[in-house]
Amino acid sequence: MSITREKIMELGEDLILTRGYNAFSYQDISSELGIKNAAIHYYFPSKENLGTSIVKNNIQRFEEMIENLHSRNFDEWHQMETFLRIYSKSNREQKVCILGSLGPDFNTLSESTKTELQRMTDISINWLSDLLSRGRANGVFAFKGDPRNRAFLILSAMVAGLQLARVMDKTVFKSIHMTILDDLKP
Amino acid sequence: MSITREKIMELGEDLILTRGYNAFSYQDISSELGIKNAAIHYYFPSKENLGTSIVKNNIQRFEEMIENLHSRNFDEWHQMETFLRIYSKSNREQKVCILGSLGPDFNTLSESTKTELQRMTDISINWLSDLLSRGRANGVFAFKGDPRNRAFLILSAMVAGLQLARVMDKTVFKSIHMTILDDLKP
DNA sequence: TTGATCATTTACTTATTAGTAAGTATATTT
DNA sequence: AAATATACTTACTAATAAGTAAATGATCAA
Repeated sequence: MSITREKIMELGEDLILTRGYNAFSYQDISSELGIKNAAIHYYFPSKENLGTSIVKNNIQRFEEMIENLHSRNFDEWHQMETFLRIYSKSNREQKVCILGSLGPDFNTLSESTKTELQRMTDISINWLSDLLSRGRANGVFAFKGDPRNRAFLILSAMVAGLQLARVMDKTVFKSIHMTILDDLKP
Repeated sequence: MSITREKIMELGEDLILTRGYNAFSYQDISSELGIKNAAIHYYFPSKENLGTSIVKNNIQRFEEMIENLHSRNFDEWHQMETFLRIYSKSNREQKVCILGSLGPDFNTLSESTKTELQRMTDISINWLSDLLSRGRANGVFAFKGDPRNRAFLILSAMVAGLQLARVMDKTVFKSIHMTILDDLKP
């Protein structure tokens, strides 16, 4: 793996999460990394290519995390806290999440980026639904209704919590985080 | 009031809600309306000017709605449903809301647009908090914790519900909508 | 009727964008 | 040692962006 390639992806993701997909350019990356524009095109022929790679990378990281959680067999409450911690970290860094950044720009994305973003969302919702289902069966969580509907609500709260925190202030996210966990307490 | 000015604002808002602030240009508006680029600059000297005007217009419409609800003194449950209906309408039109569109782009907005978006959010949260507070006092709503924290959660659910619906499908929003109301039932 | 104000077009500028083709230096392989 | 692949740079293109100055036509008031 090329270190330059990795730096491009890292900075590209950072720009997506802080300024948005349509507000960053290859220039932003090349000037920051002290390389030329064409060097980025060498690794990522087009911007949609870079976008898709970044989303794929997010999926991989998420899958590694759930794999890790599974192998250590933590209880459901701990797993939920670990999941929410991803968003807490983003909040500390004043970032939104990849879904919250690319979701509003969805209609401007390439087909491949759209597809990967949908995959990322599906995977998150499916994992969360399963966790909620198991957790309620084990008496760790208490909530009304279908686990999948609850997963939609929790994911939405995290996604927009980060956005709201950016517009208002960071404590807004903390309040949402706390409320979500309180609501799940038996 | 100029009809052209109104059409520009309407289409500008539409573009923000479907494609995002940084993905639309004056060209998009002028070609659609059959006018020249410079005609838009006549009414809105800069794009940030147009953006700010659109957010101000959203605030005005929201304030008219709550004024209307107040004068007709509906009960809290009805008022909550009316509030959520704004988002249901956006969902039918495959749009996100103004906060959900401009929130992720916040760092790229002008100071005046940022300020108006913050005002819009404050007004929404304050109104929702009051509604929740009164509703619980009257036995119309039941929920744990501080009404303001609940307001953050509900607003977040709506904002990201629209985004999630765009990425996955429209029914996701409906599910979130239903869950929010179910959770508020005494 | 003249003059002014309003609404718009014409014609442009400057900056930035994604993207490309061809060249170069450095390793690596044969 | 020669050929090849890798990792870039140089130098460009074509398109699009926001924005502006000056001209034009229409409406309206004095």
